[in-house]
Amino acid sequence: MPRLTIGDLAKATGTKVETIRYYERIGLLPEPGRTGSNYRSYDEEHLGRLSFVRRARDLGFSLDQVRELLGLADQTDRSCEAVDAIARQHLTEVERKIVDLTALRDELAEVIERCNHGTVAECRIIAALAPVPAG
Amino acid sequence: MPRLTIGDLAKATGTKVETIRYYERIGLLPEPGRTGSNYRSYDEEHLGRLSFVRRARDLGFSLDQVRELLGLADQTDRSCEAVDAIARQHLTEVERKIVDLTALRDELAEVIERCNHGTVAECRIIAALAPVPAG
DNA sequence: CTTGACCCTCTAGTGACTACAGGGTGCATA
DNA sequence: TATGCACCCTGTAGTCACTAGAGGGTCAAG
Ligand SMILES: [Zn+2]
Ligand SMILES: [Zn+2]
Ligand SMILES: [Zn+2]
Ligand SMILES: [Zn+2]
Repeated sequence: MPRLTIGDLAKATGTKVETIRYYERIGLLPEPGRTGSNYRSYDEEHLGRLSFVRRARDLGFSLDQVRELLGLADQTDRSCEAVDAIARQHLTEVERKIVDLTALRDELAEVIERCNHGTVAECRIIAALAPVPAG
Repeated sequence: MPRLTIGDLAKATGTKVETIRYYERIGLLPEPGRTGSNYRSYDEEHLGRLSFVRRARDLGFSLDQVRELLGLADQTDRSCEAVDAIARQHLTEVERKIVDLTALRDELAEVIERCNHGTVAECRIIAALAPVPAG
């Protein structure tokens, strides 16, 4: 069972060293052992846990959600209902964001479309932002 | 020309009082005059400027972009090229975000789909997060 | 024996607010 | 006149998920 430095762990998971220390500080990762010179010393289990965190983060889960998911993942013989619930809730949030951003994109595109590249005074983009344009 | 309190301005623009003070603090809004009892006192021009800021924020522009847009909006006889550039760049960012979120949504939906509601040990959602699931 | 890459802790910065704490002001009402 | 309440003030600290830096210690190679 090979021991890993924080740098090894960072490389293996595509995480910055500072981020790993941050995860430890907020209690998302367990405190690892230390070498004689006070270096953090990790094993395969730490690697697995950090990979889990990173994968969940890549899927857009918040750190609080990740924390819950980690806790649930350890209780292997319970029903996965709670896991489902977290994932579905997150999916709903993502879908809502897409709807919002799409509406935003359409509005932005429309505003930009109307610009006829004259002076700022005539600019429809500025007009779209200014309330009750003088006149 | 009626004078407005910060609360009036907040109500008129749908902004929180604290946010207006924050905008003033970071130099996005000019410091207004004060009454004898040191209350901020605004006029129609302040109202217009804050409305501009809020509208631009609603369209997703960053405060730095809003600052630039405000600066440009005052130079009425210049070409609106720079305004266009900011708006188009923002549109591009929004479009990229939509693409990213859509990919994320698909991946999430796929992961959730595969769950067959058993124990955590069997859960495909957890499996999708865990690296090299034991076995 | 020095260079450079790594490691350590602690603090502060990011964006765009938001939420107090601890006070002052202005107006209506009992 | 007192008192309550809504509003205003300043200043600081918290949010989220990191990221960057200061100021130092450790280790292997040349
Ligand atoms: Zn144009
Ligand atoms: Zn234009
Ligand atoms: Zn399920
Ligand atoms: Zn499941």
